[in-house]
Amino acid sequence: MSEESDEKKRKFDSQEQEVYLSLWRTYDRLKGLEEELFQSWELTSQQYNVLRILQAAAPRPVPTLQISTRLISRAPDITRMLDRLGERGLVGRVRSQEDRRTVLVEITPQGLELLEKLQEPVKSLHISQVGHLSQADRTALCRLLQKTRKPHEPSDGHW
Amino acid sequence: MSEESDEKKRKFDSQEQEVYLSLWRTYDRLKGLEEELFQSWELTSQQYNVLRILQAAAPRPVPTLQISTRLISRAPDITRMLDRLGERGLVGRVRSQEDRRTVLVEITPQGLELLEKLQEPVKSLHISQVGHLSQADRTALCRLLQKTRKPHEPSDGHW
DNA sequence: AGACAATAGTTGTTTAGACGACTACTATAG
DNA sequence: CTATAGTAGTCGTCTAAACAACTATTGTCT
Repeated sequence: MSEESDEKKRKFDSQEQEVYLSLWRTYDRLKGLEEELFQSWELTSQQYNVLRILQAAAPRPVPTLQISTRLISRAPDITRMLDRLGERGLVGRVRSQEDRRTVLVEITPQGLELLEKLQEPVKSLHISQVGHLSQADRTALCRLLQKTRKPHEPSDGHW
Repeated sequence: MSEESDEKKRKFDSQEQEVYLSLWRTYDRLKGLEEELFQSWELTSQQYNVLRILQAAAPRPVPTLQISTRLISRAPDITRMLDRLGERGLVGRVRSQEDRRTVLVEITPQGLELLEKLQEPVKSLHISQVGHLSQADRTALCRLLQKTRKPHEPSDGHW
């Protein structure tokens, strides 16, 4: 997070900082493209992630907190996120009979339909984001990213 | 963004997607550590980034929009961000005489003092984030991240 | 069986990101 | 010189992240 007034003189406090800030910046630039795409469908990336999780689980419903653990980024307000998806008819919710604390969530046919429509645009998005890298670079990057986050992942994580 | 109900069966739609989601996930995990640190100082990473930009420019003040262009992540509400920093006495603002549309921002002695206090904790943070990587891995990762974001950077960008 | 701890989800509230409209000012064209 | 376009920052407003308190339910212990 060091920005010099003289831009010829970019300097980081440490290499570790350089790594982290590069990561932040790179993600931020790519995220912008994603947001642009999802915006035209009135979706956020978190909502899309939820729908994909439910799609993968279909036809089985998923408990609310289990969705949370599977999300890429934590969602402290999962209840209202699901409220909003529910209001659009993209997900359905029902309280479990086995454990009445638990709410089971499933994707609706309307939700599946939306994902179907988004399939190609999302595929194109990712290509526009990182398609310029060679396959070797992509592989190496994935490996390094995985190595980077590994100590920071929960032990029972899905990543 | 594909999460399988059967976690043994992680599958991405494409390698490009895998890259992007790895990036998102990795950043998110590391960001969590950063937020934890800054929280105890009642700062956000964006605010810290602003302070660092101003520190680097000191004693010269920086026009508001120039701060924006130098931030790692865009700040659509820079005005109010600076309001909040100003209320804490960390930055000062004055309208430029040369061009009265422009507000010049500078870091206060109090702001510099805060950055001084944060220097060691921030250094330790970055080490805890990525210190487990070898130097070669860190170098490679930086190179790949730079390559990844390059087509997505503004042409007059600072990155 | 009852008491208490743990769990799942919900709700109240605050905060900051984000968009777009607005005000004031400067630059440019005729 | 005047009118208009462009620029810088501010303000109104909406949305979702985020924390913490709360309610209801289940699990555990005695």
